[in-house]
Amino acid sequence: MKIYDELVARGLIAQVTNKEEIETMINEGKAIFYIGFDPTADSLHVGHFMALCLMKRLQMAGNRPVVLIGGGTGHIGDPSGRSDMRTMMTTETINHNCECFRKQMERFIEFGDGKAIMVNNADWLLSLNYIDMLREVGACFSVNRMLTAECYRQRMEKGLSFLEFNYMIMQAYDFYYLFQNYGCNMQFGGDDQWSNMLAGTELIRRKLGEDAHAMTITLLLNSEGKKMGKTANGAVWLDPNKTTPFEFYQYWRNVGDNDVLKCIRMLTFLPLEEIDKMANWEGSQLNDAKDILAYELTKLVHGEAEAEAARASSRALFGGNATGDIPTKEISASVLTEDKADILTLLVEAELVPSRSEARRAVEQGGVTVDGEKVTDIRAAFSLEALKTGIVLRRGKKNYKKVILQ
RNA sequence: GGGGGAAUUCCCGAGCGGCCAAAGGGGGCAGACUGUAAAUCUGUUGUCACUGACUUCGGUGGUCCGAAUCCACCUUCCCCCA
Repeated sequence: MKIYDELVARGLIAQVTNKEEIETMINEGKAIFYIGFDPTADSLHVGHFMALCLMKRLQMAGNRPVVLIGGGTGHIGDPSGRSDMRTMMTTETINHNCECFRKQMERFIEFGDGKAIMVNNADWLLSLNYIDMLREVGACFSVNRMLTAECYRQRMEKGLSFLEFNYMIMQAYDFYYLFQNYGCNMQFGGDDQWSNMLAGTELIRRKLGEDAHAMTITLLLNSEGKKMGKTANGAVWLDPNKTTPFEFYQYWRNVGDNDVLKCIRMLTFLPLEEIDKMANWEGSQLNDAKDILAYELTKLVHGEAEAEAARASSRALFGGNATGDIPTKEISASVLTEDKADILTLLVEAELVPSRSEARRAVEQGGVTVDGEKVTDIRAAFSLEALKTGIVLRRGKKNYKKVILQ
């Protein structure tokens, strides 16, 4: 199966500027394509992961990826898909984030001679001269046209600053620059980037009279139409210090029934035939599919060893015997009073709850167990000896922590 | 530049000078039911030394026995006119 057909079969392609040309180009490995990443945080998250996977797939098919880090555009902030303005980041933060991105990406994509290239648009955007810029590219843009773009329309009610309004022009300029300096003939990006990407192909056509292409990746939405990869606490990060491999695994293990197959198709590298076999699974059998999804993704992001560990912990915990390799928290003797530690203190120390009030509620509502025994008395306390060997605290069904005295 | 309006807890949003830790909804958390899913139902959702106390309603000062509520100034945002 050719790469283009595979991308279609996996449901990854949302929109393309020219199907025939793009199809031949990437099938023959002739594309030099770029995807931009704005350094909005100090770690990549699941949304970026999809783009990285796509890069990898295309690289395997012989195409050349250009990773564009938005050290310049990060100073502006993309208004696409936002209902309010992003907080402006300092140059130091941006540089720090760029560095973090670079390190994480090196795990997924092969860089080097004849392989992927990494560039930072700070290198050309920051030195632009305002007047020159306006005359060179500003003249090519119609404000009337820009305002009709979907990414701006949703901001018409809440307000759109001139700063953000320029984001599209900067992104278009990036494409124009890469086209000329790296022979980059295609841009990929999330579907919310469509108008920004078209602005780029349009600019290249106007300035150089040549064709460049754009293709967007389907946004990963769950069956309720919400972006996946978000939890109540924020994004699901690829950095193990921000989202542990176990949490990462659990996120995918818990996706909705209706989303499992889609996720496996879009995010994993499992052969399509194998995935098609799962297509008619239903009911509790889907749990197996979720297990596969969680394992495969954890392996891709954190490596096989971490994936095995996360799977083992998960199975041990939800299989009933909470003896496996679970997150452990060491506590110091200073939290003890009279050689005992009460349950509320332990819950807070174990970071299973953010405050003593929450700990109290959790206990009162019957949501806390210690070593498998339900605790309902908020004054329950545990002895020094028990704590030295370690006890397993559980809040709710899915939050475990082993607490052990140093 | 002129005129008008707004700022409330994680979010949206109600809130007569005392009965306001502040309605309602969303989200979160916990329980029941389950398949570590969804849907549903129940409870809960500022903090703490928890039948009590303390800190919250953009900021600072003021009026008052008493202020989320009234006054002054400041900050930010929105709308209309230019």
